[in-house]
Amino acid sequence: MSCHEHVIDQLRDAGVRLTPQRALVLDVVYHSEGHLTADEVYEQVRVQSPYVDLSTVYRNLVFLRQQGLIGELRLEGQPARFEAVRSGMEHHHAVCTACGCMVEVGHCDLAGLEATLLSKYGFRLEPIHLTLSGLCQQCAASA
Amino acid sequence: MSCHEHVIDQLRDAGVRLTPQRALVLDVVYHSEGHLTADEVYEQVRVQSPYVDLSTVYRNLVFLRQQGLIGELRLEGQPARFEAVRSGMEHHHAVCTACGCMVEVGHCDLAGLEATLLSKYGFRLEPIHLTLSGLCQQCAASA
DNA sequence: ATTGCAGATGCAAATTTTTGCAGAAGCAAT
DNA sequence: ATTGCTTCTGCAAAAATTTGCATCTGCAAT
Repeated sequence: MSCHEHVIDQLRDAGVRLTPQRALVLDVVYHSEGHLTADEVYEQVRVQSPYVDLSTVYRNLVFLRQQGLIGELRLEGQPARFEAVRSGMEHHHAVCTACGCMVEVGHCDLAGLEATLLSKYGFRLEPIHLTLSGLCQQCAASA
Repeated sequence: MSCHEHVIDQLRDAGVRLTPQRALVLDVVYHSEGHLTADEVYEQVRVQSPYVDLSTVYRNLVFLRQQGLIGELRLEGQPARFEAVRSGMEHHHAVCTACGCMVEVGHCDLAGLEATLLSKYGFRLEPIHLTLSGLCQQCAASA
């Protein structure tokens, strides 16, 4: 039916219900290259199924984020954005507070933190998307 | 005037205007032990100065967060909460996705990540508050 | 195929957060 | 003390996100 049966299987295995609305939201996010706002997802969903409600889209975005299937990106001064989390390519974003540019940071770069959290606090970090703040190379240089 | 002149000095040095409203918001957050929602800050502020607007509180919370003077905590299913960032005690929160409990994680625990970001991407991580997700020791054990 | 029920949806309304704009006020220079 | 420039504020309205509730539906068991 679509190009991500594995994801759907993952949901089934988790014992969650696969409704058409949920599948659509998943589809839209996974077929998009960029980072979509909730409203953009909503519009895309409605192209295919005009009676889906915006609140359903929001609920599913929250749900899929909790499942680790999509990442939520919070940039300064704009609504939240969502993107697919493709297995093996989990990543986070480092955003420059000066120029707003973004760097993708592999989840593997957090391996050290993951180990520290586990040994020091017994806490198992999950690969849920993070938005890190700081200065990019250029802005740091010119400061 | 208050117990955090150093913070106020920090603002002055940054060349920003110190309005009574801004000082009040800072005061309220710094005098509170817990994590306040924007609305709670607003109520506290209005005790001392009844004509301050909620939007001003929001604008100052955003501003102070950008300055790294307060931390913003986003917990599942509740409005954002804010807390003072006390120098030398910068920390983040690791939240259990199963039971909702929270662990404080020192910013120093991110030293490794900080180094990786710098060497690999030239990115200078700032000690802006993060909300990490995962499983606490107990929930991980019983899973 | 039918049934039972936990979980999902649509709708309407509430809550939370952000924004536009005109007037007010901090602060550096005079 | 006054001036000028720029930023900040209050107000009103919009936008973004969440919630309550009655109904509906996926899916596991029969």
